[in-house]
Amino acid sequence: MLSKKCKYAIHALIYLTERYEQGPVHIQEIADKQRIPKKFLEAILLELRNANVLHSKKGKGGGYYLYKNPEEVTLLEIIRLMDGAIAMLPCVSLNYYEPCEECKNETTCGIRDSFIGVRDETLRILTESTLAKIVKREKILSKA
Amino acid sequence: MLSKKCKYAIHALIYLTERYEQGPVHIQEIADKQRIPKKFLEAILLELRNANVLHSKKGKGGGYYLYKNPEEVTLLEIIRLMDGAIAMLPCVSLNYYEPCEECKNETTCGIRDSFIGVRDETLRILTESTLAKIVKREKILSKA
DNA sequence: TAATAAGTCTACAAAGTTAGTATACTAATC
DNA sequence: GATTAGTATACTAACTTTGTAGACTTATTA
Repeated sequence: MLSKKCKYAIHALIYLTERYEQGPVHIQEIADKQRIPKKFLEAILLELRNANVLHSKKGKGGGYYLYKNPEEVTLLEIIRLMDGAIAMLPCVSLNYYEPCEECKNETTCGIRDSFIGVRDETLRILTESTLAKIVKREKILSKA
Repeated sequence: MLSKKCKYAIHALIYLTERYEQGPVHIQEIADKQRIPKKFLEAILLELRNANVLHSKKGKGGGYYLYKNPEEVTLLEIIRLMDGAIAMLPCVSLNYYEPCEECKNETTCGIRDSFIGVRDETLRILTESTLAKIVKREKILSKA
């Protein structure tokens, strides 16, 4: 399951995608509209900023705005930033690899193959899911 | 990520698969061989027993044994029993559905589709992964 | 250039989950 | 009826997640 933090991040980014290239958006506005505790949201946006997904502007009229192109920001990237590994086992994680404590011998482990399969399919789908596509989909769905 | 509990369960079940139809195996033996804290293992095996995956025999010469056919016990079943939902969002879970708090309107939510895709692929792979296949794979790998 | 708006940073606290332990009880076998 | 081994309940410790508080920095604009 995704953490709340991660879900908040996705919703905040969708909100900012809808205002892409329309200047900075004040944290308080995002917090209010998306019902996210402001202080918690601050920490989230800061991480996204440090990862160069967002940029910010200080002072009056400041706020956060999407820096990357929404067609290039994927759910994969967001989830990895917020929640870490995608894989269900540390020993099959590409970005957060660690040997399994429980496993005696990784090369003869019969479990790994299944989880490598799950990982690859998950990566494939989450890589295809960009902010641009999500927002587009929401527009279509809300018209129907 | 799978919990330790779930990984312990998988390893214990693989161990019991290797002794399928060879009579009950004492908890202590499983705990020793798989390096699982005995008391923790007890709770795990009990859950698997209540789900009819295992049966137990009390008294001297007692222990746990695989009740279901190892070709019918899937990773999907084990993970659901130990860790619960497979899906990354509660609102796309088949067995543990709950509406997303963060979501204003499920029918117009552009995020769900991606996670439905992830869920379906994950279910497919985990359903194919039976204890019998895993043990067979381990034998092949350890000979190579 | 001072007032103010708004992001940054550090530290903390409460709540929830996971992992593991202790103890007493029950049932089956020899 | 002594012993072996599973059953059940309750507890504890550690860790993670979620959320809060407050002081600080930077940029704008009057």
